[in-house]
Amino acid sequence: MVRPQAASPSSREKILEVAEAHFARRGFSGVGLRELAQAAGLGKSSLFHHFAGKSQLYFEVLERVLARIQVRLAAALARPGAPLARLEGWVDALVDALAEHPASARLLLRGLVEDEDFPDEPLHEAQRAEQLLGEILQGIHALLREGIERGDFRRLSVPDTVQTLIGATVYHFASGELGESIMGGPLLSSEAVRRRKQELRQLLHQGLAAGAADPGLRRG
Amino acid sequence: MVRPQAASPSSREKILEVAEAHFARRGFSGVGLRELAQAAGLGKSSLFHHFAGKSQLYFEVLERVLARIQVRLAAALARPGAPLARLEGWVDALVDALAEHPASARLLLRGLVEDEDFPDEPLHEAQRAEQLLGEILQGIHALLREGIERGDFRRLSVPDTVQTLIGATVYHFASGELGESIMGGPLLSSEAVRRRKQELRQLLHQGLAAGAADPGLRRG
DNA sequence: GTCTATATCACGATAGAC
DNA sequence: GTCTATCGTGATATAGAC
Repeated sequence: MVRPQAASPSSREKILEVAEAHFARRGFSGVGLRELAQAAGLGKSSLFHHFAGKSQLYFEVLERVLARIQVRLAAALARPGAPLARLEGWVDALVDALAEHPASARLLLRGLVEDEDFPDEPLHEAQRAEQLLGEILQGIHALLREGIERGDFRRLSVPDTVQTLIGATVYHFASGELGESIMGGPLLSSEAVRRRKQELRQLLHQGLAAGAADPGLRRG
Repeated sequence: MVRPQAASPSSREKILEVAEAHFARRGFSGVGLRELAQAAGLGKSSLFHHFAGKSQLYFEVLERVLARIQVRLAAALARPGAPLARLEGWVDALVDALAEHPASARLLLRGLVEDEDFPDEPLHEAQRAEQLLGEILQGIHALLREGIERGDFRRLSVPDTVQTLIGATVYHFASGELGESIMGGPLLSSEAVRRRKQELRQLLHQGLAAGAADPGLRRG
């Protein structure tokens, strides 16, 4: 790998930066390389010097976002504590990661749900992105199972709960204009982010706890 | 207005039908009118006899989906009962609506998050779709507020809870391959749908209820 | 109402000068 | 590494025969 340079971003990094924003807003097929190059301050053909094609650029963007998030989530899971506390740390870390980089949530929601047929055969970048996603999912999956086995959580459906967690975080921060209309204000202000974390914490604390159905199994 | 004809679907209805599936899978910019016409069993130019253009067709599809859902949700809200019971009925109705028509959730998720710049000025179909969405949101908003005022729900943030409900339903059924990978099976089997409803019911029953111990305000 | 052209334009990608 | 010029294709949309 060539050394990172913090001072002035290379063209390559500039392209990745603007591509992230554009793909997040318009999706893969909605973005033209022409506008993308223009936004990066380059001619259209210069993109092909840095990336093999549109698909490769797209997956490299996706990989960057997933890597950024995976690091934070793994760190949150590695902290000591009971499953519920670690789950709340995991959610907080995910919310922070999504809120900090406004394009992330939309890009993820698109990338995960989208169903383009990419012309080229399995790109290396796509495989790496899928691997990162797998690590994220495996981590939260294991945590939920641990919480159930310890009796801290009720006997919830782990996959359903994972889906609910994704929806409550990724969808929320990807919801754009609709979300702001529902919330009656910005999604990304520090106050809105703080309130979101607090609301999720309460919902999960009450909603996942082992309750009347499993009396006596609660532990401190 | 010309009256609908139930017997054999008109070309117009056939187009709407296949357009719904295509737009759901590929998004607005990902769908070409050529493939769309072919899937409907028509020549490409025939589409323009029934619809003014691609944008109008898209919004008419969106409007149909929203109308279908809005009717069910309004009916669920109109049933008598306590707020929690009516909320559970609302969620069940939404899940049923999304599960019954597989393209709906994806189309909605795209339509709500997507941010295309549609060339034409405010289309009538787009305004109608927005109005239906507004009615849906207003209904669930009022229900949550009523539950809080009656003391059935804790003092939750109504907008945050609306967002969570959307994420837990629309995202889930829009999650496609990723969702099936997480769930370890189909999203739309009657068993999966039943379990999803049951899980959401438990989460909301415990998570929104008033009177539980306060989880404590951690700083952050 | 459906069709066969066709117009016009943007797309991704390439070639090659500098 | 960036540029201009261009290729080939497919996009939306239109014109007009039947």
